[in-house]
Amino acid sequence: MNNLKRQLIPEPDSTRPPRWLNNHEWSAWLHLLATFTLLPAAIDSQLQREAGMSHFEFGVMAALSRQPGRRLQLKDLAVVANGSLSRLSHVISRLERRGWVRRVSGTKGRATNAELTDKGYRKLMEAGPVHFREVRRLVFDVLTPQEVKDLRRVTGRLNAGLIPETNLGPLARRVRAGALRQSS
Amino acid sequence: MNNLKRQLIPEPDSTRPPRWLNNHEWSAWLHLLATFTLLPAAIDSQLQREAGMSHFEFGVMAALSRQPGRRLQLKDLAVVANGSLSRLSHVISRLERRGWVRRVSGTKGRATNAELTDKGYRKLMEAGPVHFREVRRLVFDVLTPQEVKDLRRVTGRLNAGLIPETNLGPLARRVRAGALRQSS
DNA sequence: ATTAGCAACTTGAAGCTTCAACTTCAAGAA
DNA sequence: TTCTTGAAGTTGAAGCTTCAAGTTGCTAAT
Repeated sequence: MNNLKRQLIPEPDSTRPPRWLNNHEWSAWLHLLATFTLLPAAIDSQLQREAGMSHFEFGVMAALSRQPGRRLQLKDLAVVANGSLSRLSHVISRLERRGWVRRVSGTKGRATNAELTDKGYRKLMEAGPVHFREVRRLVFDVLTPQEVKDLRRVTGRLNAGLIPETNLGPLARRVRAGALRQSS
Repeated sequence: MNNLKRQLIPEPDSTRPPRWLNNHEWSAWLHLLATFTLLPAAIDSQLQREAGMSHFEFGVMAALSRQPGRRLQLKDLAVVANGSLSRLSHVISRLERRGWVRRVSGTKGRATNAELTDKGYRKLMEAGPVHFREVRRLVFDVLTPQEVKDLRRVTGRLNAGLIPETNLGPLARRVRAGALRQSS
């Protein structure tokens, strides 16, 4: 299976560049890289084909569907969806055009809320099973329960490092900080 | 830490949509999702800022640098880089414009090889340490050796399922099959 | 010796994301 | 009050990726 990599990326020698990581790390990194390239691509394209939406759009709508009133302020939605405010703004515009979400301007400050419409909700309910069947097939069916636990642990550790410093647009740091403060 | 998620995504009740996955899976999925959204974004933006190239471009050049003659046919490069041929073709054009790679038409069939130039090699040598310092900081410094092993195992399993069926452009399946055949 | 079919690209358009700049609103300082 | 600052969004342009539709060069039938 990994003969491919072995053949196409031969061991370095004096005339070739150094490896920058030790063997264990290098191997883990190659695998991780492949996973986070291939998995999102697979999920995205399936959802696009069978439900006509991207995975990010799905995530946004799913997050809304779980909120009371099916609405949430954009800055919070950005945090939940792991995206920048700018990206979100564009996405909400697209979803609005399709009639799945509408903007409702909030009361305080410049707040804008995104609200899932009934049409959007129906669409989401239709897409959900399709999507999660695929997630199950690609992820949970191939892993043992122990591996799922390991996965959760390791990704949890990684996120703990990533979240506090990720710059999802210049605002995210403050946003995350604020959201954490009010929720603790 | 996860209070955030807990607050912003409350438990479902009768009026809210079902969860589609069980608790363990759901939690693992949320974490995995965050990781493969945040980690590539972090890596990409750092590499872009400090070396003026995307992570994908880095990967392509790094793969070339390890080949004899620092060159490789595009279809094989596509496999190594986990990208579609089309994407690769565009990327190679960009890298050519910057003088880091050149196209060399191969001998058989319609083969085209990409070859890393000296300038590209120097650039890569400059970017490598910068990049891998960040990888180490974000990934390997936060994980224990055991967790690195787990990560490698789990991603290995996932890839085994993903690789054979991933449709990286309509050609990838055949490409992968071919590449595997000739290397086994 | 044609011709059909496939493999390996290339290309242009459409769609998404990022980036930087700009607008608006709310508070607090002066 | 007026000024300043910062938070929350919006927007347009630039850059990348994907998708579909070409090319072009083998190879295997007929």
